[in-house]
Amino acid sequence: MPARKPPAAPAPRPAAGKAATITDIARLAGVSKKTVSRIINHSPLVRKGTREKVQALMREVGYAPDPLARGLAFRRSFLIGMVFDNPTAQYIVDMQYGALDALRDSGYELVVHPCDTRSPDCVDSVRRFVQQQKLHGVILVPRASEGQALAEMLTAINCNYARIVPADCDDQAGRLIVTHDRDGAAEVAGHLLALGHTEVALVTGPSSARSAAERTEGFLQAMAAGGIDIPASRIIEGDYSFESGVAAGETLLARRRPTAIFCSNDEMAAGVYKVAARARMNIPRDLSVVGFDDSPLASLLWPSLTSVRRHTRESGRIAAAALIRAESDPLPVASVRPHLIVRDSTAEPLRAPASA
Amino acid sequence: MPARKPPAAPAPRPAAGKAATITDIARLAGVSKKTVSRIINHSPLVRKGTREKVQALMREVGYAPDPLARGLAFRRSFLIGMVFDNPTAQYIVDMQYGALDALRDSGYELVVHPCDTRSPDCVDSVRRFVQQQKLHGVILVPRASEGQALAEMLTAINCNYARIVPADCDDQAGRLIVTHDRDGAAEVAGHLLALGHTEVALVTGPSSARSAAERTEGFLQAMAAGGIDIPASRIIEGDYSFESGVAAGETLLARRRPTAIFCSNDEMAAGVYKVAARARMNIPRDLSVVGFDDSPLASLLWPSLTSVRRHTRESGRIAAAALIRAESDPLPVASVRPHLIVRDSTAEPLRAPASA
DNA sequence: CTGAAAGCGCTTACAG
DNA sequence: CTGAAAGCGCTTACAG
Repeated sequence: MPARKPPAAPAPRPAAGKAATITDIARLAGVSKKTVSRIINHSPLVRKGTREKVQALMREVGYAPDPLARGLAFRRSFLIGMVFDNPTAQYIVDMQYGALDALRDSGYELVVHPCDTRSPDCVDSVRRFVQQQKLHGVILVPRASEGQALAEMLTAINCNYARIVPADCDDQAGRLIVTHDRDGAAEVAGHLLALGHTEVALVTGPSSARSAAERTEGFLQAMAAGGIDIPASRIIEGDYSFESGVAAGETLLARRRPTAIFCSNDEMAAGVYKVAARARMNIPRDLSVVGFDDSPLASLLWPSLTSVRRHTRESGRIAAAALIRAESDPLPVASVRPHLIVRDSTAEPLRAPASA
Repeated sequence: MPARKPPAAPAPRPAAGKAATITDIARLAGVSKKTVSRIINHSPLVRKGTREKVQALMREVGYAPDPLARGLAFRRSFLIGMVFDNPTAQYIVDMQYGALDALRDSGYELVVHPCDTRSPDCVDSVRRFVQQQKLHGVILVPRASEGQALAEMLTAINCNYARIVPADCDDQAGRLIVTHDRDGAAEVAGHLLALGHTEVALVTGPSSARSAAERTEGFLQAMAAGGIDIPASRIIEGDYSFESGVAAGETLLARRRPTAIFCSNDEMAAGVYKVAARARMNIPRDLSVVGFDDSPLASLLWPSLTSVRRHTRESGRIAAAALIRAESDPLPVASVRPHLIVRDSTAEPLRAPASA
């Protein structure tokens, strides 16, 4: 190499205001852009000494590759989309925090995309979102994860995705994070059986929701296994809303009263609380109530609500981690199991069982 | 132009699988890429006929410009960041929905970024986020919007931002969306005065939060204007948590009891509810309670809670809209005013005033 | 009003 | 293990 003039300034660093680019790093390190690129992308085809020298330089300069330029060259962005369909606020936020746990310092960012699954152009809307932004991957949150339409569309356009689902389902293309809602409901049944309840009622979620079906089946089967068959008159379909909990509570408490009511989510349990309060019933003495979600509400109600905790943040973390790991990763399905949190809304029944 | 071979296929459309690019559109329309670019960017320097022809073609082909390529060329992405610091879940979600309302079909997307304002590297973390992603703009949500550190950093790196703030503050560089928490608290005072309450207590938020200070001042000033000076013993500082509401309720109801308690958010009001229930007090007969936020909780509690509605979604919408509009827009500050929702937790005091 | 050239900061495909 | 050339899909700066 021909001798250069001794530099007056301490080497040609990138200009003050502007961020360093791969060209700056290459020049400063005395290697080609391609070598720097290999290091950015963790290619093994770089000598150790070269790698370490360049990495030290990148750290010193505070270099970070431009995701826009990388995305353009890769034909794929560094964005993970989260698609959800209006569940409760706490659930969405927990899921976001979980995904962000996995994405932190990874160079990926989380883009949120609510949608209305019932709307006919939901699939088209998500497709446009994914294709236009060239998303790296998509997390499908219940209830957007239910039904196969979105998953099939994502498969068709070759987009990675992870689905949080209440129960295992058929999916050849995406990752599944199964939350086993059925097990949580069965645990509720076990708790009520252990307390000695025989006069038990159930407020379900909307039959269109897979989670609702799972909770219903898990609960009824476990009760039946414990020798209690719940009559149809004590099974009321709600829609996960507070109001539907109120309505169900009014119906159930107007008849021969059960000693315990399992509500398929906390909001509906709050509705039952309201009816019980108006009827001057004491929870848990006159009535045991159980919810599902372990939302903040569960601790805020009085008495505090026995409920099923879902580990939502953990589900979100696993989903996001699966999307940013190597595609050849060998874990198509993960399990996150719920568990019962016993609080003050459940106790032994006061009244003797009506039969026997 | 020299004669071309008659095309066997109906013109050289972009290949089946791949999305059309600006080059395809230019070729198909018989104009230069630059002209298409002008149309994408709404430049007036295009003849109307040309514009309409090209727009029709873009629609027909389903062309949408690649945000990665545009971002690289513009040195700025089409992403709006939302920075928040752990307020309640419903508040975050409402804010996100609001921002998304404004961003829908705009080509911009929303990237969420929680941060811990108390952490010393919060500012650095947000700076890295903004610079690495070359964000188009940032929405600062309370409490991340309080304090000048983040705003000053964003100004320094020349990043557009909009701040949702509880009260007007000094800010030369960003947009302000002022929620006037003070007015909401004053309205609560007016409501309690109108009902005839004179024995009134206040549970404040943490003194470090601007929203808490605003609500406290608004409430105390309006009560004073109505002739009621609240003694210091009836002003308890909470931290917006349920537990702090319980603690405040226990303190307040152990002394000479007030006939009304204004809690600076709904969660703390739920804490007071719990204490009242344990003490077998009837709300609102024995005690009126008012919250702030009008969260879903307000409707779920029994009796339903009188509270202040904040129009959070609207705030988020205005903030996002301000960021994607022309920079020369003449509206540095917008106002979103809260208003009181009267429900079942407030009534006239039962007892005669202690003093005449 | 319109366009040809160069460039944004990376990566792929190829060559050594 | 390393690099020079071409390209990803746009825009800027310049010229007409």
